[in-house]
Amino acid sequence: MDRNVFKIDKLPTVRRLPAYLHILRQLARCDEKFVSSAFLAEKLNIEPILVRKDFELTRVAGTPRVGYSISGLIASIEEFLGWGEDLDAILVGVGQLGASILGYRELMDFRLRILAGFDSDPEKVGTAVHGVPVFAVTRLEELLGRLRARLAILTVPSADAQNITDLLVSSGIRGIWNYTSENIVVPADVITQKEDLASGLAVLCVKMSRNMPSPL
Amino acid sequence: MDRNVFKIDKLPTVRRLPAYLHILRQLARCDEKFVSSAFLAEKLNIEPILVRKDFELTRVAGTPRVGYSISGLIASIEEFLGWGEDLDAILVGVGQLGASILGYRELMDFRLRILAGFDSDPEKVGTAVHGVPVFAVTRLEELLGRLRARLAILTVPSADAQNITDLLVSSGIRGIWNYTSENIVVPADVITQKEDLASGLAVLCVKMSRNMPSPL
DNA sequence: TATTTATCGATATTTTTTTATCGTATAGCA
DNA sequence: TGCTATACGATAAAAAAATATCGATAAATA
Ligand SMILES: NC(=O)c1ccc[n+]([C@@H]2O[C@H](COP(=O)([O-])OP(=O)(O)OC[C@H]3O[C@@H](n4cnc5c(N)ncnc54)[C@H](O)[C@@H]3O)[C@@H](O)[C@H]2O)c1
Ligand SMILES: NC(=O)c1ccc[n+]([C@@H]2O[C@H](COP(=O)([O-])OP(=O)(O)OC[C@H]3O[C@@H](n4cnc5c(N)ncnc54)[C@H](O)[C@@H]3O)[C@@H](O)[C@H]2O)c1
Repeated sequence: MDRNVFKIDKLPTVRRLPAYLHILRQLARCDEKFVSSAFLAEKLNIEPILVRKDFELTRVAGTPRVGYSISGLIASIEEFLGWGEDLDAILVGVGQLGASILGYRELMDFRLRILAGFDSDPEKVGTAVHGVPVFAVTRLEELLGRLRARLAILTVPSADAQNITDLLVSSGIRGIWNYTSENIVVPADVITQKEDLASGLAVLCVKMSRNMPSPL
Repeated sequence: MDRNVFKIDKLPTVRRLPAYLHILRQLARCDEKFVSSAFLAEKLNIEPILVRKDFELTRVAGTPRVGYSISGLIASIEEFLGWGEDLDAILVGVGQLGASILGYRELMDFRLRILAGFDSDPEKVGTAVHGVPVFAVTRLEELLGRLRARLAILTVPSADAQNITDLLVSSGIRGIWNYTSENIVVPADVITQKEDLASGLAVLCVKMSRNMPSPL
């Protein structure tokens, strides 16, 4: 199935890694040295055994009666995710959502560095949003030749998503973090990740309707 | 395991339902009447058989050589998710992200109606953001007594997440759509859904690092 | 030093999810 | 009407993920 070239296993584990990382960093800031699977499980509302299973991926060995080395885990998870060094990206569509992402401080935790924004609105071109310069989308190809970014955040209106995607791909972007509601089409060697708020809401709604006695 | 009171199965299916719904509505707008599992699978980059399995949940029967009734599927999925009627909600923390959600037009597709915003910033109280009135967070309990909303969208700074959660819970909120990076703690009968951007980025990063020959 | 206790980690089991197989139903068409 | 191609759907199989069991190890304590 060539559509699944980029299928990876242990995907649920990968999805949990950032959550572990977040807690581990908090602990590290409090000068904690070790943490148990039970502690992390409690925080994340999962089973301790699942935490230990996930940590097999990190190759960090825990010690009985003590737990895992926090710094060891952090280093290993960061390395696994490639979050040890800055991750250069651009953002296309500096609208409401785009601007809020540019101003999202905690994004630095993932070492994501947004080098430039691109927009079609002449009013926005030439300005800086939260310190990030905004360029005309027409200059995308030209500027991407100079920037090292291979990752793009897509926050244009859904109707423009495919057009801009095509432009991004032909300009050398290899990964697209897609916030639009469109299912964009890319060549086989380009990775996309769709951020779908609706699916989270769907889960919430189903859980609420299933287990709540009263309507909604 | 009482933490899993609200565990539901077929969760991956539930997560995909909004994506089906989105495409089905597009088709309906084009006056299409029927759709095949192969068509939807192609759009979503999944296998047709998975679409058919998912549709078992809708109890809509497809007809060979024709496919599924689009209107039937839409009605069934909406009913399943409870998206057939307006879903009243409030939003706490009318900052960058909060404001962008309030201005998110496509949110109406889920029939989510945000009745009010709440914020601690006196500058924001009394204003309207994208037509939604913003009240002081101190009036939350009082106003929730009058509003029918049982769902809250949480977009306050992460440091305030737990405090506000406690307030929401004691004010009668039963479901919290949590956009902060905190793992909030709630009583057993309250549902939370954490929207974690980091996990999407993690998946993207891992996919990119795994299958790209060149670094990043 | 022996005992107790917490916690890991190897292995096995169960559950859930995805994918495959193949018979069946139906629309279109000769 | 009978043939053919298409798409479903029941059943089975495979794969993946989560959970359980339990022995081993190391810290704390007596
Ligand atoms: N606002 C939200 O909370 C939210 C949430 C989830 C997803 N989204 C998605 O994010 C996208 C943007 O939503 P928004 O609310 O920020 O809309 P918006 O209209 O505020 O922002 C869109 C921006 O893209 C720019 N733009 C339009 N066409 C362009 C083009 N061809 N090239 C470059 N830039 C272009 C516009 O000038 C504008 O600045 C939509 O696809 C929406 O579905 C938004
Ligand atoms: N900006 C993003 O793109 C983004 C993305 C994902 C998650 N988040 C999360 O969303 C949250 C908000 O982020 P933001 O970028 O919008 O920050 P922000 O500072 O722009 O917005 C926070 C808002 O909450 C209000 N507030 C603060 N304390 C409050 C309280 N006790 N009660 C009520 N309101 C209060 C502030 O006045 C402000 O209006 C954070 O937890 C962040 O982690 C943001």
